[in-house]
Amino acid sequence: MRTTQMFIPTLREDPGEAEIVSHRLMLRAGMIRKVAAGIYSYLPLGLRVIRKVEQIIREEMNQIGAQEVLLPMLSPAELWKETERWDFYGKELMRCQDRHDRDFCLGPTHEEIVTDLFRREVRSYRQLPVTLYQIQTKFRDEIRPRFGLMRGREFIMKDAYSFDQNEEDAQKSYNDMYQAYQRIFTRTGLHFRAVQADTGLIGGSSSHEFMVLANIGEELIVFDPESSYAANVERAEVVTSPPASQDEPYHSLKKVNTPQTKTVTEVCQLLNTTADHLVKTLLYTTPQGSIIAVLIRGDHQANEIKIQRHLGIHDLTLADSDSVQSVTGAPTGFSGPIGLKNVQILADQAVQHLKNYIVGANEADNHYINANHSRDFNIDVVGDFRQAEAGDQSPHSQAKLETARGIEVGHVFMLGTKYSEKMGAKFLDAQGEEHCAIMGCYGIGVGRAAAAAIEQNHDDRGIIWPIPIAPFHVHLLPVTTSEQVLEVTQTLYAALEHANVEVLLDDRNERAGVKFNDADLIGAPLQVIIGDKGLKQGTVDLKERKTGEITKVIPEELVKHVLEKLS
RNA sequence: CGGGGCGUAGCGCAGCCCGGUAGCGCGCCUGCUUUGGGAGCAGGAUGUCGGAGGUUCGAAUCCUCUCGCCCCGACCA
Repeated sequence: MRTTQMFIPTLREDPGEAEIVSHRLMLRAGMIRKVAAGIYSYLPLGLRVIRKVEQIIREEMNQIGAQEVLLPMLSPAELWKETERWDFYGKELMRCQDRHDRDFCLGPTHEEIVTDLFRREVRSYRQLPVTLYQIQTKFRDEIRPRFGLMRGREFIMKDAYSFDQNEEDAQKSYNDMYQAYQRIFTRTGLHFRAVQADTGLIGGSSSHEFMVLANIGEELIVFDPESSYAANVERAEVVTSPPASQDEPYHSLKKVNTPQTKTVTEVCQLLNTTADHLVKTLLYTTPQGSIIAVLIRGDHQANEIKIQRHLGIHDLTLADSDSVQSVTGAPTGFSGPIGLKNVQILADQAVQHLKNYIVGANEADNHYINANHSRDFNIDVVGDFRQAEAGDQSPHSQAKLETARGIEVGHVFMLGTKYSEKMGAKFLDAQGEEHCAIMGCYGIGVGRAAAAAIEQNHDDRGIIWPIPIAPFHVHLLPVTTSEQVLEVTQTLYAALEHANVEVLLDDRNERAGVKFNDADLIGAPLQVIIGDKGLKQGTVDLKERKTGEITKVIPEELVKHVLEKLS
């Protein structure tokens, strides 16, 4: 392609709206433009990268026997009501109506559609297994879209769905997909890590996320430096070590005056103790309007996802101050489990091992010291309700867990029969008995993967594309305008195209500096600089974007050198 | 939804506090020169100052409302 014939509006300056590297560079390199918050147009250069990523995904999906389909973006409310996700998905679902006022939504994911397709067409175990995938625009009305393609309201996603006749086959489908994902992200040149994950709104039993490690990542993961264990903190299990000594006698409960102490830190300061001797009582409102209490050790953070999973609900919110006042009779900051009526009490497992701890007294400006469960109040449920953190004991070795930030570029779920049961997706086995298909679902954020690649591959001059997803392999830069330069440029351009190298020729009437800067910004892995200076010696410069290393080659051998470097 | 910030030429910004005929840099157009890391000279075009209402002789500037965008948080495959 020639630059003068391609729409590549590069920007000299950083757009004010972009905060993170990938967003900034995509805008500056003329790959994308914003239409509204979280909604972008893909320009020719950006689309080329997207197509490269898609192609890698297609090849690996086809390789494991998945078949490409294209499902509608617009889907009728009825299907979503069958699975109850019409209500459950909440505000994130982009809803609309047709001229007859029938409800529709723009698909945020396609379990309903694909399961409906399956139940209409598949009758026999002989038709299994089947895995379908598509690459398509998805819609999610995110509460806060941000960072360009990283979190959009409209974005391109590859989603796949597997249907199997038994657990064993389903596990194989899941594993095949897991392996395919490993190959896909390796081929796209990403440094990533597969971690255990929460199943969220999609639901299901087991799940892994593929995380690209990057500091701007929105996900926090914990990993064990000495084993392969890694998990999203949303999900990471916490193991409690048994208490060092059980001998400490129970002291008697005592109310102490603690004025002006709203936080754990303030209470500890006043009572001259540390946060691990305090138990905070968090009050939550359930979607049904009832209040539950969760007891967490003072130095720990509650993990609302774990609590929600235990309760089997989705919309858990911290109780507002009015609710706290009416349930405890005290302002926020003084809630405690003792004397709470008609409130289910959940306790993190760490609390179970504590003795003689501090809790709020449900009375303004007062706490209890030497509180003990079973004696002073009853815990209804003990469980793992806190957030894992760096320094926690690894569940799989003697090591301490460490944390890192990641960008979620892929997610695989074992769904089981969650959707096939609700929607009646059944088949007959060899004995003529009816079973629900066992499903898996698998997603990849295409644009997000491209953005993640930039986060991991750039310098202060611009993007440094990994070869497999580069929009062009070679950027041809004639830097002077002599006839000889133009002639050699034409010859090399034709020769590279003939060799199926994807080449961008900067044929603009610009000065060398402008061309160099744009080439570095756009980030093709190789640059070929053709100028009178070099041609006097009979050579052109072959420059690697990544290292800056320049090889002087004679024009006749350029194609050979390029092919070597690209292989 | 809570907190913070921002909407002025295609892009980046100044002007606003203290009201008086809208500016700078880059880009864009024309011509000449120049051409190995964002050229020089000369000439030129470009604005409902996000929108609506109000105060005022007069509003980019002050007041009210509203829309949009960005960041933090809550939230989220």
